Parts: sequence; C-alpha cells; structure tokens
Amino acid sequence: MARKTGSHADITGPAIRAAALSLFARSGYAAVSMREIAAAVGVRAGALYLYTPDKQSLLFDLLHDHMKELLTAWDQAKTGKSPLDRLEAFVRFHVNYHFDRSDEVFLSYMELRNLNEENFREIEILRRSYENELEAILSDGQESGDFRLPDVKVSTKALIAMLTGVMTWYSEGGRLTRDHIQRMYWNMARRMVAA
Amino acid sequence: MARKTGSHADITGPAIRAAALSLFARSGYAAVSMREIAAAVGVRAGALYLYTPDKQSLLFDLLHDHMKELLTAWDQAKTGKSPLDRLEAFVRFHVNYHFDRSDEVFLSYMELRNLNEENFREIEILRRSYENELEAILSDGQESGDFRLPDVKVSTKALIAMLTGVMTWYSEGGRLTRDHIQRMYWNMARRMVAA
DNA sequence: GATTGAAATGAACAATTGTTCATATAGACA
DNA sequence: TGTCTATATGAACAATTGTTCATTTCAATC
Repeated sequence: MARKTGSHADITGPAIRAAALSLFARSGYAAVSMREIAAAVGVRAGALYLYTPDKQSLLFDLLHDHMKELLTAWDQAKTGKSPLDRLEAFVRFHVNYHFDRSDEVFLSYMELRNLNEENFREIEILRRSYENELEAILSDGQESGDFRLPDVKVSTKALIAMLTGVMTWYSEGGRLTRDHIQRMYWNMARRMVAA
Repeated sequence: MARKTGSHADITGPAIRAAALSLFARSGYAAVSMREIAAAVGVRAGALYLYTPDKQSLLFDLLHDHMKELLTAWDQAKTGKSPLDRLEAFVRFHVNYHFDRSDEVFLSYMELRNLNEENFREIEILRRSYENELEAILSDGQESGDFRLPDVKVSTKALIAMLTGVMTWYSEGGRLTRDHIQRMYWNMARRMVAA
C-alpha cells in the first residue's frame, strides 16, 4: 500500500496524467509514445504501468474525469430562471471553462475516435448529457416564446460548435481579456436565439 | 512514361488518394499504416511509392488540393452585392460544400498538426485566405452599418466554427434535407450579425 | 544497522512502422 | 513472337511501438 506520508505515488500518478494530457493535446494520442510520456515525467516507460494498466486507460481516464468535472462544474454554476438568463449562464460558463481547461476540452473532441468501442460509448453518454443541458434551455425558451429557433436540435449543435470554437484561437495574453470574450460570445449567442 | 491509353497509373494514383482520404478521416493519419492504405486499393505497400514519395506527402496533397479546390469553388460561387447577400452566399456555399466533401473538410482541420512545419505553413496560408473571404464580408457589413458585430475577427471565428460544426452531426438520409439545413444555418447566421 | 516493500529500472518481447530495392509480371509495340 | 518498360511484388531494413518482468534502489520502519 501507499506510504503514510508523501509517497511518490501521490505525486507521480497525477504527474503522468498531466504529461499525457499535455502531449496528447499537442501531438495527438496515436503520435505520442509511452516513452515520451515517461520522459516528460522523468521516469522510464516501465514505471508508467505502476499507475495505469495501459495507454488506452490513460486516454479514457483523462476524458472521463474531464467530462465528470465539466458536468459537476456546470451543475454548480447553473443559475437563472428565465431561458435567457439560463442561456447566458451557460454561454459564460462554457467559454470560461474552455479558458481554464483548454487541453482537456481539445482532447475531448479530437481524441474520441481513439477510444475503444466500450470506452467511447461511456464518454459519448457524458458528452451527450452536457449537450442536453443546453438543449433543455433552448427547448424551454422556444416553448415560452423567449427564443425563436429554426430547430432546437440544430441550434444546439450550432451554438455548441460556435462556443467551443473559442478554443481554436484564444491564447492567453492576446488582444482581448477573458471577460471581454465572454461578453462577445454572449452577445452573439443572444442574437442568434432571440425571438 | 505513361502508356498511351488507360494505364493503371491513371486510375491507381487517384484510388490511393481516395483510400488514404477515407482511412485518414476514419482513423486519423497517425493511426493508419501504409499497408492499410495499400490493402484498401488492392495492392502491396511497396507499390504506393510509385505514386507518392512518402506518407506525409499523401496527407499534404490531400489537404493542399482540397484547399485549392475550396478556394476555387468559392471564387466561382461568390455572388451578391450587399454584405447581407454576400454573407448568404458564403453561408450556403460553406454548408453545401461540407455536405459534398465531408471527409476532406474533416481532415483539413483534424490533421493539420500531423503536417511537418513547412507543409503546415503552406496549408495554413490557404486556410487563412479562405477565412479572410468571410472576414472581408463581415468587415464591409460592419462599416456599411448592415451588421453590428462585437468584433469582426471574433465574429469571423465564431461564424466559421458554427458553420463547420455541421460536419459533426450531419449524415445523409437524416431527418432534414440539405436545403433545409442550409436555410436554418443562414437563418441563424443572419440573426447573429444583424444590426 | 538490518529489514521490508513500494517504486523504478533496464533489458527483453513480439508486432508493427515507413521505406527501399532487386526481382517478377504482363501488356503494348515492333 | 519477342522486346521493352511501366507496374507490382515480396522480402528485407532499422526503428519504434506497447507491454512485461526479473532485478535493483532506497526511504521508512523496526
């Protein structure tokens, strides 16, 4: 078992996942070797297998934990009574979350195809349930007359794609502040759905 | 040299590229071997090197030709005088092009990172010039007062991301016709930029 | 200081990778 | 029919892959 205080395992496990996350995000799952991950941690390849059963699990765990944390974070962040307020909360949350976890978000939609069938199904359920959160808001707003959408499902996809796209161009220290970007995306989203 | 009539090379070259396109789109560049591509064509791996210098060139050629054809197609499709009409043409063109060339489009933004530095720079220039077409429309509309955008560059990114997202969910024979989807995306885009 | 056991090594493995090349094949032309 | 040559083969290559495991290391405990 683990030592009573400060064993390496307490540190190395997370360090491996952090290195894998960073490397997978930069080069893609298939292009990163276990030896590269090990080197990034300062260890040899064999040592990785003290912390993960295989490379596939490394990817799955990263995606799984990310999706769980995303759903939990949204659960705590969601506010608003009217569809419009709820949508604003979602847009701001989504954009903001992407700032803090850009690697995780990037992985979670670039590397889905490198999951095996079983793992893919599990992640897909989580991804889908996040999408459903937005769809519910749009659906409620459509019924209440706050929104006028051509199609709730298509609008959900379009909005998610638009918001997630922030990841492809935002970089810290650019021309725009995070708050500024949040406001702009909310501005565009609001007009996109407005009745 | 090539034979005078119907040599295999006239067929095999394109067949290799078609197989590579399909496999790269399905599994990702790094996860596809030259032997898999060869098998899909009905040939052995060595034969591929009669048609391409290496695997990297296969990817580069696919992306390069796609971007060139995209730009050419847009050049022929672009119409409209007012910013609004020009934007409608762009939205419809972009969505429609994605229907017909979904694998190419998918590759062109999933596999950029598997290009070597030199090839990446070349593709990036083409991708950028396509994006500039949309940016110019938005910029003109912003100046003329037809559009009211929080930021032209950010709106360009947001619109492109929204439109390109159609690729992640559209599949032939679904609930919606192509024309229907085009109209919905135009509907959303129009409201997103409207003054 | 001796013992213990988790953590890490390093060598080895079978498989697969992109690529090369001497050799074979077989269709078009003389 | 025989020659030529583009096309394809298949074996080989060095490198790299994910993974295993007997062995070593070394800090914490006695």
